[in-house]
Formats: sequence, C-alpha cells, structure tokens
Amino acid sequence: MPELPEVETVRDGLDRHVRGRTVEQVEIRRDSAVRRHPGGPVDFAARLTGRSLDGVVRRGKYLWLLLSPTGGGTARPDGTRPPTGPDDALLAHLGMSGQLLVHHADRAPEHRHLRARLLLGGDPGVVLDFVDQRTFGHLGVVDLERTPDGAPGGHGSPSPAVPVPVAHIARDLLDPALDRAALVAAVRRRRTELKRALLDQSLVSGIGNIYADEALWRAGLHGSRPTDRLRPVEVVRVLDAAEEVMRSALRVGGTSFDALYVDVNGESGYFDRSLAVYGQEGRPCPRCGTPVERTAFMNRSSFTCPRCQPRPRTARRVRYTRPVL
DNA sequence: CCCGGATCCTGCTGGC
DNA sequence: TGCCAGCAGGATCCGG
Repeated sequence: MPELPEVETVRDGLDRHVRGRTVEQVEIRRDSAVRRHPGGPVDFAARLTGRSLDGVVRRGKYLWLLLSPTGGGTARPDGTRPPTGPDDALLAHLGMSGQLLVHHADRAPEHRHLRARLLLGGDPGVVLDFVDQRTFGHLGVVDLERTPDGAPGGHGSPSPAVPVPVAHIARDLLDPALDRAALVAAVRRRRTELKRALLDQSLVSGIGNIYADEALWRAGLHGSRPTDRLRPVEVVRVLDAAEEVMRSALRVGGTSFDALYVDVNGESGYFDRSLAVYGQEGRPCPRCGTPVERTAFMNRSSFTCPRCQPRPRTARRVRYTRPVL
C-alpha cells in the first residue's frame, strides 16, 4: 500500500535509473491503466514516444516524470527561441498495489500483472514496467500548470509547476513549502473526524490508512476526535507524529535500491518491525500493553490502543437536517 | 461549499 | 475439497 514514503522511494529510484533516457516505444497491456488519460491508449503512446524523461517529482502519493519540451524549441533564424508550449509530464499514481519496475531491456520478465511497458533508450536500454495487481493505479500524459504560491511543485521539482490533475492535491508534510500554521488552522476549521482529515489529500497529502493510524497512536489521539474541537497543540502533535513515522519509513525503505530495480512494496521491512498498531489487533500496545483494538472505519479498518487513545466521550455532533414534510 | 458514503478492482483467505 | 463472502484501500463521484 504505497503511501508517501514508498512513493518517495520509487521517485528516488526512478530519478537515478531512468532520468535522461528517451522513450522509444510504449506498450499498453491493459487499456484501463491509462483510463485517466483523456486521449486513450493511442494518444498516450503518441505523446510519450520520442520524449526524454527530464526529472522525477513527487507530491503526496502522486509522482510524475517531466518530459522534454516539444516543438517551440527550434531556434528562429535570428537565433532566439520561441516559447515552448505548456510543459507536460508522465503522471503516475500507484493506487494500492502499483509498482514501477526497471529492468535491463534484454532480460525483463513478463510480470503477470504487467499493465504498461516503456522501452527506454540508453546503453544498455532499459524497460520501465508498470505492474498493478488491483488496478487502482494509473498513468497519463498531462499538462503542467503553475502553483498558486510560486513554490516548487513537489519533491524533485525544478519549477513551480504541477500536473493539472494534481493541482487540488495539498502539499505534504515533507514539503518545505508547506504552510504548517495554515494547515493547523485548516484542520480545525473542518467539521469532521480527525482520521478523515488526515486521509483527505486535499488538506494534507501523502497519508494513507496505515500512517494515519500510526500517527494517531503516536500522538495519543483517537481518530474519531472532532477536528473543530481539537486544540492547536493536538493538531501539531499528530502532524509531527505523521511526519516522524513517514521519515522513519523512508529511512528503512530507501536503502534497498542500489540495483537496477525500482520497487514499491509497502512491506519493505518497515512494516514487520515498526508498526505499533496497524494490523496488530489483539497484540499489546508497545506503550502500555493494552491489547490493540480493530474497528470498522470507512469500509476499512482502524487500529487503536483503547488506553493511549481514548475515544471521545460525546458522539460527533450530527448536523441538524430539516425533517421532510 | 462541505461532508460522508458508495464504488471501482483483483486476489487471497477463511469459514462452512 | 470447493465455493463464496469478506477483506484490502486510494481517489473519485454523487447525494444531501
């Protein structure tokens, strides 16, 4: 389940293994892998072929490979260069099971869940495979637009630009341009539960179900706490905890990519060793020994320590709805 | 505008 | 042994 640390590990691996290479051929093995690309598979391949990959950027759980400018780059007779058109990028979201794998072109295995393959030039050439069992991930070639704040669009970005489909995704906790005070205020303006807020990518990005539960446990807060009744220090505490747990995961997950192989497998060692509550139903809380509880939440699971994370006493306020007459 | 629930998808697991 | 329900869950869509 790739969340921010796993996606960052992939970004770093791609940056080292495919940046600077040119796309020579595109194979779509399953059309739905590019379902969010407006022009469909044929247009996707057309826009990508012949382009070079100039950099790899991440914001939250999204990552994108910057594409070399097209047209516009040819010098005029007077030596000046016309402005290039809108820059674009190969955008990727890994969903919950997506992987981006780099192999030598002459010995790339045909993975069972291979959805798309890019042949990249170089000596030796490589293939960049998009593999995705549960098919929630997707690829697309998309235009970039300027960020409203003028700061770089994400980790690894040379410019204040983000893909149009990412414009509504908030900055993440590892982004130096994140306005933390504004985020704390925004969380407290919400009228929802804390865990829902942490998972809302338009509020703060990069946090998924696993790191949300770990952050809440570290902060000693229950995910059902109403956001508008949290004290600012409590919001700061849970955001700091989320940042810490993701940085820890990044340190562990980011060490295994020396080979020509880029992988996202959420279970990158960090999972077995360091999860305090996620998936630990019935096991003792590392802090107080109370058995961890599992509860249903948003069609999935939440794991909490009932002692370290007391459930809020009063039920969340229910909005008054006018009775139908 | 904001909130929250349903939905998409596939493969594995567990219960009967 | 075989079948099927349940579960995993990020993002989006839609109803209220």
